[in-house]
Amino acid sequence: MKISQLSKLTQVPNKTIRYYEEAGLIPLATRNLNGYRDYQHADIEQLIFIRRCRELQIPIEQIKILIQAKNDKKSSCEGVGTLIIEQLQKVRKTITELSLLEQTLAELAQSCPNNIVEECQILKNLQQEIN
Amino acid sequence: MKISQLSKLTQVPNKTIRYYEEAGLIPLATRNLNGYRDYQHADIEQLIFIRRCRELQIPIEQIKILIQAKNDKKSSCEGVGTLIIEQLQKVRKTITELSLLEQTLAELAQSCPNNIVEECQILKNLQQEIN
DNA sequence: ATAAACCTTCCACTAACAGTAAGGTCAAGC
DNA sequence: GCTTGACCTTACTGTTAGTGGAAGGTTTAT
Repeated sequence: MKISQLSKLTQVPNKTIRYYEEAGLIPLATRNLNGYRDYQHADIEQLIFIRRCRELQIPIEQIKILIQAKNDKKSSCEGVGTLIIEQLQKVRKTITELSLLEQTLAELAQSCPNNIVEECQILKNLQQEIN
Repeated sequence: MKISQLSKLTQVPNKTIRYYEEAGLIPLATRNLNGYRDYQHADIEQLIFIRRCRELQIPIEQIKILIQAKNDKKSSCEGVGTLIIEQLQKVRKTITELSLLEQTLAELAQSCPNNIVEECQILKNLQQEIN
């Protein structure tokens, strides 16, 4: 199957598929006589796996590790669990930070009573150090 | 004052100050005879303003707009409020998305009962389409 | 005189793609 | 046989907000 077919089946754009190949996430595609990339059924599953990981915001370098674990059938998958937990912690940290940010922005948004720049409390607040 | 002094007073790294100059966030610095950048007191306030905006994750292009509004004393600051509210909405949207992500990752993290790759439920879940 | 602590510019790198250009290939229709 | 449109290819650039490093000039202290 050609790249556009694979793209349709996996919802991964052509460009991104080529990028993943170059990045070493998927093996170098075999080529037809005309030089077109030729994909097999197994490539569909591989790409869906990668897409799922990306949806979970797992970085490409980490996905490589997961793929390696997946292919090494007999190894322990301890690392896999650890990786997911680390990702979870990263996401939680970001949520915490953004929640603080949200509060600051919300307060700021409410702080301009009239509409003249000279008296704009938003701009004045932005001028101040926090601590 | 020289760039390192300004950096200390504002907590903005030297490199970043030069970058802001090149990006057009701060005016081209006047130079001493030796070619060193020479800063005034007003530059401190300007940089603190910018740093505060960046802490609120306001993009540089938007900060330019805020600076322009700040300098145009008689104009309405309606745009300023709008910009903050838009930023707030962006942050809220990201928080929502990350919360979904957090849940998925948390479920995933709990789904591997033993430690053998062949039976690893995490890897199997990652293999599946969501919808 | 020389070493350290500054300062300068310029170039490369980051993550994960997306956009565009320039060109080759293939199948259908006239 | 020729053209048109839909594919495919590589290669280069741009995105965001900086950071790191090289190579070299200046200032200050010892």
